[in-house]
Amino acid sequence: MAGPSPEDREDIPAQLRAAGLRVTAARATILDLIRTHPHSDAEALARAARGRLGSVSTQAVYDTLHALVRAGLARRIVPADHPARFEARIGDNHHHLVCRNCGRVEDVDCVVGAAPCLTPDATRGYAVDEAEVTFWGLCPECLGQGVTDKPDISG
Amino acid sequence: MAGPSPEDREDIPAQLRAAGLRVTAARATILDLIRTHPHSDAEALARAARGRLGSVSTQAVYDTLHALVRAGLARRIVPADHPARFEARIGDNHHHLVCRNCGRVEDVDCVVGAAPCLTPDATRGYAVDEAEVTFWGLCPECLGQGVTDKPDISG
DNA sequence: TCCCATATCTTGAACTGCTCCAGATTCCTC
DNA sequence: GAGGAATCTGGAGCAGTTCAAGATATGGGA
Repeated sequence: MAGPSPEDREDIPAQLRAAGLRVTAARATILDLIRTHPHSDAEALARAARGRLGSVSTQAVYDTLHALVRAGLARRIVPADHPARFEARIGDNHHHLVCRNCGRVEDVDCVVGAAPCLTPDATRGYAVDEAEVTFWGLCPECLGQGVTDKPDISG
Repeated sequence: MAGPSPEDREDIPAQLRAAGLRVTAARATILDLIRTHPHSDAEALARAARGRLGSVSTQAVYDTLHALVRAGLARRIVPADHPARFEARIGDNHHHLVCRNCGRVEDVDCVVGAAPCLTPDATRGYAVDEAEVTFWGLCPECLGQGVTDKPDISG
């Protein structure tokens, strides 16, 4: 799991343009933040973006995230009962390890192969394009704090 | 994929008691509805329950659903960007086929084995207890209507 | 280097799905 | 039956996200 290389970070304006998006401070900053802090949720990204830029509206953050996802520069993942999270590692069909307690997300390389890495026995007429695998459990920190089970159906 | 047998349906009061729940019309009705109409969301179940019983409060429906889930008689599944859905098929580690467009859900038998049916290469210190597999695609009806791609990041 | 069309951002309100609260009612156990 | 716990009702409240309309900034062409 390689982190973003310096080149990737420098290329951000070019990548935004290549994706047909105008380059604005908010967009460049948010894309960089998604790369350096993958699996952050919208609110964390908004807070971090404000730390760098001074002020960015919540709506601009959501707009930017939508635009990045639509352009294929970011991916949105939604663990059940947790706010949406964003990552820039796309196209490699990896999966996720999610903590039932705190919602922390980690990447896990695909155990099987390229997308869709699994195929159901019976597709029932569906045109399947993706098999999303989520491993649920407890992260080391929550284990260390003695959390032993899922808190309840919606935490 | 066997549907609920008549015996299962008759046994509902006994099953509720066995799970430590008192037997009420709303609970019995909702559990029956979950069995006969798996993957319904709370609102649909509420509507159906009202159709049978005359009136049931929204709160009663949510309470009952929570109680059933907590008691292990039902399972709550939350496809990204769709309201929670409930099913009574539990403990057999099956997976789901979800339509990106309309949110329809179908059961799919586990391709691999018993839970957790897959194991990540690196658990990163997590205590993994479940591998949830969701197959994303388009259902036959949406395909028939010419829907060709996911509508957008949140429908 | 300036201009214009329009993509993007701001502000403020609203929406969905769900939860919580307090009091009234119902049901299981003895 | 009686009593107390569990459950139901109705309404308010919340987080995360989206909608709407006007202001502002960006990028290609003159």
